Amino acid sequence: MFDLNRLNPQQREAVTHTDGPLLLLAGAGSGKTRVITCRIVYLLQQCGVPAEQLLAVTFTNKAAREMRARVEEMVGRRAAKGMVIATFHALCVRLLKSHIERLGYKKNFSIYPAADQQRLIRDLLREEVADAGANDAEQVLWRISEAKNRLLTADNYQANSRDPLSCLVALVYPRYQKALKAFNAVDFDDLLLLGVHLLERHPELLQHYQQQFRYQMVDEYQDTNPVQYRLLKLLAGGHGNLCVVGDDDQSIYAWRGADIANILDFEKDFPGTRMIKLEQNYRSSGQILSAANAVIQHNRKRRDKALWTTAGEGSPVEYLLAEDDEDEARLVMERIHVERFRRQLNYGDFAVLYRTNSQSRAFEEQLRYENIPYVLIGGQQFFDRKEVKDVIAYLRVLVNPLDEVNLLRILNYPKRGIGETSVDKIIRYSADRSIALWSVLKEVSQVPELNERTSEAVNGFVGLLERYRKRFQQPLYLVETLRALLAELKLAEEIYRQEKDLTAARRRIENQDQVSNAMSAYLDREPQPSLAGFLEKVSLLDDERPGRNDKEKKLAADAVTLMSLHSSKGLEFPVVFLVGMEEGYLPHKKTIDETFDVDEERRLCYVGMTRAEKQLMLLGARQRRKYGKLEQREPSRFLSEIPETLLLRNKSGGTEQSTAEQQEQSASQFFSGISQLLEDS
DNA sequence: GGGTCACCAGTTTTT
DNA sequence: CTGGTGACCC
Repeated sequence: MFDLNRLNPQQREAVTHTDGPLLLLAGAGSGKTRVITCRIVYLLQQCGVPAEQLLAVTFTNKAAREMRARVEEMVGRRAAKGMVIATFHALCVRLLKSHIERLGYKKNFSIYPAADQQRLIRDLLREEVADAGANDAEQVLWRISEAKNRLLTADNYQANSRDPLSCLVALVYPRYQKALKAFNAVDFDDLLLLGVHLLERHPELLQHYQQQFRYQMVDEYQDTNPVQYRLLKLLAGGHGNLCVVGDDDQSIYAWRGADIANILDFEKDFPGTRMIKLEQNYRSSGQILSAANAVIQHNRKRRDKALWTTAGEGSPVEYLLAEDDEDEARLVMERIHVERFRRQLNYGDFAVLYRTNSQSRAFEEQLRYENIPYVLIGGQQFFDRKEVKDVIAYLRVLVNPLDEVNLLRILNYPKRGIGETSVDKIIRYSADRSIALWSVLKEVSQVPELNERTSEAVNGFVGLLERYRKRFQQPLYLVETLRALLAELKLAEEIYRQEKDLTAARRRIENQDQVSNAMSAYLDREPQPSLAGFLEKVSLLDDERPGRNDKEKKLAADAVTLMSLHSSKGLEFPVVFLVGMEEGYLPHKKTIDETFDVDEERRLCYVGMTRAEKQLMLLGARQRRKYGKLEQREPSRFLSEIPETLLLRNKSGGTEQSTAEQQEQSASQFFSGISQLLEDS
């Protein structure tokens, strides 16, 4: 149970407003998660809504997990059972698992991650343009994704004759979609788009889900794109019991299709909306909030609101101007030492936030030099690593033999004597006759021009897969079967052969073992496990891989956090260093040049500032090494948007370089003084 | 099939 | 300056 009286008036109103559309404008640190979970508990306990009728949608698995955990904490596991808390993508996978056959796919469809998509597009592109590179594929893919996010199907895509890339897209998009279907595969954007198609084309399904999910909630609503919006509009149609929570000031994903208009125009889209603003902040001290408010108020198109706190003024926001990037990192280290001692803090209480990941380098070097533990968030994802993808590719083909991208990936890996020319012949045979590649492999003796040895190798490969497909039917022995497969494939030996660096080789083998560990964790958690189920979790990145629980990990490691401003959304730290406060970085030059969207950069700055609880330090450099040459830098315009009274400008960093400069400065003052004297006399 | 070299581009990221 | 890609050669 929970006590309504422990909520502030706005929070209480949000929790008890149950029916009809509700827009919650939840400022940074306003206790948003608490309100959502309390509202769920209120619906369950006070209104007696059955758990199965509750739907909560988030953007990340982490958010979904946390929300479920907090609800379970309050009402118990049993009472929360049946409630659907999922990401947009996971929700759509659920819909598609049951009904995708109505759209012409099979139940065991594969979900293609970006790398697989790109590979497929690159191959298709090469059929059109001989010298198409990986870069072109990436751009085409980007456009296709953009189109899908805007509900534009391959049939409806219109090329713009003035835009050569769009012409290429118009050519490749339909072929790409056809290939995916032939491979019984969908990409991430399809999950949402097909989900929408399903509901649009099958009114009885739509009605079923509208009735099932009688109360719906969406977190981070400012990040929704047009497909997601359509999906919500469909699902909430009828009863309109949709509660969206978000903050237009924290909309920082326009570049991947998020439409801020969704939150700005919510009342128009859902007549009868009740709007509640949560402006009381429970995170940051007064001066930090005032400075952040001052910056964000320079945005024109926004819901008027301002965060306030009863926590007191706290420490002033500081601005430290460093000489160069190295000096910037040194200044941060210096302050970490000072504040850690002064405030009795741990390393884990500090975060360094930057606009681009490449900015992390100087800080990593300095932290290593000073022997300070740190965690770097971002960078290569576990399931993006080649050796991991190899293992996953086997599993995908075992579940869905039509998955050609992955079939080709493993056909001759590890090497089993099926060379490139043989593969080409097999592919041509398959394409000419429109027979699935897998079927060709099963009847490989039909393919002419293949020598005995190659045919035997193919038969061995097919036999291996069929053997393991059977073994993987036993859900209780998934891990054992996977280990046996890895052993039989001798992947470790293959890695040792390829990788000269012994440590690197061991690490890659370790990564492969982690797949079995992830599977084992999945088995522990899942009441009805299956290989397909495991792959689904992997595809949605909803995995249990070691190091996933970053909160625990961070506590154990007690390390300074380094991450991009984008990744920092939703987090908080006692002390935040917002670095690279320079024109070109924040706001980023590319954004200004290409989309002119300074407002989004300002929101990014705002997100960074509002991560800080006790102390916020803004840093920038006078000059910076970029692409090998030294560049003069200008302070960010956002700095001048903070009133002088709220910004403590800290001129001298106290490092050797700035001291040297000070000496130089006083020396020149001395000489000018002397010459003045001489002139006077 | 693997290794080397030249060339090019260089924000942000989840699912 | 880096890292990634593709062409070319052994």
